Amino acid sequence: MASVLSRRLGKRSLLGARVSAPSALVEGILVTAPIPALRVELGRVPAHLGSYEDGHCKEHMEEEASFLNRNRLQPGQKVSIMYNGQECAGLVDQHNPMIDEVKVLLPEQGVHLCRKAEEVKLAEIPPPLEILPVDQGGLPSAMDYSPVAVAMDQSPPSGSALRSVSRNIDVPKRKPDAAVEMDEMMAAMVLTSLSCSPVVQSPPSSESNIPTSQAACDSWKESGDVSDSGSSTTSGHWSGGSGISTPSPPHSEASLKYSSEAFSSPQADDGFETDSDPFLLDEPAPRKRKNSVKVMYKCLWPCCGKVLRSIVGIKRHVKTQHLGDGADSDQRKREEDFYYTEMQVKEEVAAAAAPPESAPSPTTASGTSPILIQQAPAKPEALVLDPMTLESPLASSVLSQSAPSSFWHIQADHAYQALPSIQIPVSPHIFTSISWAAATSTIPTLSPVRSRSLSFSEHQQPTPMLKSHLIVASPPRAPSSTRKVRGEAKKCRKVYGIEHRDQWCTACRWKKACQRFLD
DNA sequence: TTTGCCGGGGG
DNA sequence: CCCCCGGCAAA
Repeated sequence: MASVLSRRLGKRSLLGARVSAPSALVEGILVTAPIPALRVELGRVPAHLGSYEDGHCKEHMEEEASFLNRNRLQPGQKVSIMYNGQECAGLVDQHNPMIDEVKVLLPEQGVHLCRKAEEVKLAEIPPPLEILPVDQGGLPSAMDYSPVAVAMDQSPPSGSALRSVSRNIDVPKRKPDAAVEMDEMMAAMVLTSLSCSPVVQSPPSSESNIPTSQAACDSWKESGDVSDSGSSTTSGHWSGGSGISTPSPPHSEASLKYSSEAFSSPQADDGFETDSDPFLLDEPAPRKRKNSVKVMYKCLWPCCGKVLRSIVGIKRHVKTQHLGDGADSDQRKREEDFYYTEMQVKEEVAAAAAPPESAPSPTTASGTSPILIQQAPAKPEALVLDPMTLESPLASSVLSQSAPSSFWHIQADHAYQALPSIQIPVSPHIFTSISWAAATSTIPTLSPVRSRSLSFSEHQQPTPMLKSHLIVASPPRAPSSTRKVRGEAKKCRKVYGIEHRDQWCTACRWKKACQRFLD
């Protein structure tokens, strides 16, 4: 089904095409493909970001450092690798995550070797390893620790794959019983933050996110393919997305890439815009006024929504209020990142008050940024529920640019209309507006397909606008009504038979309403 | 499943 | 326009 739809869509929209392809995601196979790409992307990211890291950024960098390190080998770290057929102890000289290669010094042999990261085993587990604990079907954590490649390469049995998600997200240790709930929460949170990503990308994002994301990227990509197979724990939902959830490293992935690439590239824009259009309709884009925007941080914890001006503040808030100011908070530290989102608040005072964000000049990011900005604030509400991230694998992997916005749609859709999971993969994404229509209209089937409805502006009783404000934009119609009732008269097809198609009236030949045997 | 035909795409 | 097709929904 999805495939069909997508195919069709493909014809019409780029978006559809891109999206649809991945829909195939058979875990493991397709999924993995995108990832390498990601890797590359990720690798690049830091470079781009370099410019951002001025002043205040640094602190966050440090803060995030440990996180980062988890995913790469550190110089001097003890490892063991195979050399001349035997396992030798060595020291990491340098790990290049970009190509996933590790330079290893073998003191005993007095040689330097370059090895793929996956070939390198950890001889000792570095301290910052907190993450892994929770689940673990069985792998020794040490193994896991080793670079991305490892996780990726072992096409994991679905089971383990699932797990990886949670693992990488740094879900805090939880008691067994609470585990499930937490997972879901996390999922939601992640999604939320993911959707936020655009925001991040936007100029002001600079602040802390960059480092974070970087780190996140690493870990995420690692988990990325793996997780796709399913959802960690919980319901089919989130898993159903099929790997969707995976690539969703909240801010990191998408946003980052975004920021770096999309920033300047026009392409990013259009991909993006396409997606977001529907929403924007609501509020005409023009509002972009850059200067007066201020960055705020909103707590995404369910039912909280606290807004603070500083990252530090919000982090603290999350930590203390929601995560519990645990001393064991090593992992928590990162986690807070998932629980807040950046948002831009226009300052009434036209005074182009010194934009709090410094680095990435907002000015440059013309068209796109404004949009993002807007979304940020809105999203939280819509998102809260979003049980699943679907799509993501494709989106993030293939075209990260459009991804973020897409997510939105999806989420929104789901949240409000509870589409049958089946159609989820494709439709909402592509035809956002359509699906709304379906949603709004009372039609039980919810078939998103009938785009017709949109164009047709037929007289329809105004559907009570229950949809989210996000959706408001396009006037949905009940799809049905006008379809010509099937005539009883004989039709060319019947009369001449399919073998004499040439004798049919043109309309029939064209699969249009028969002109010859009118009813 | 088959049939009728709408919405669309490509040329 | 012409022609064709994907798909939906009724039969």
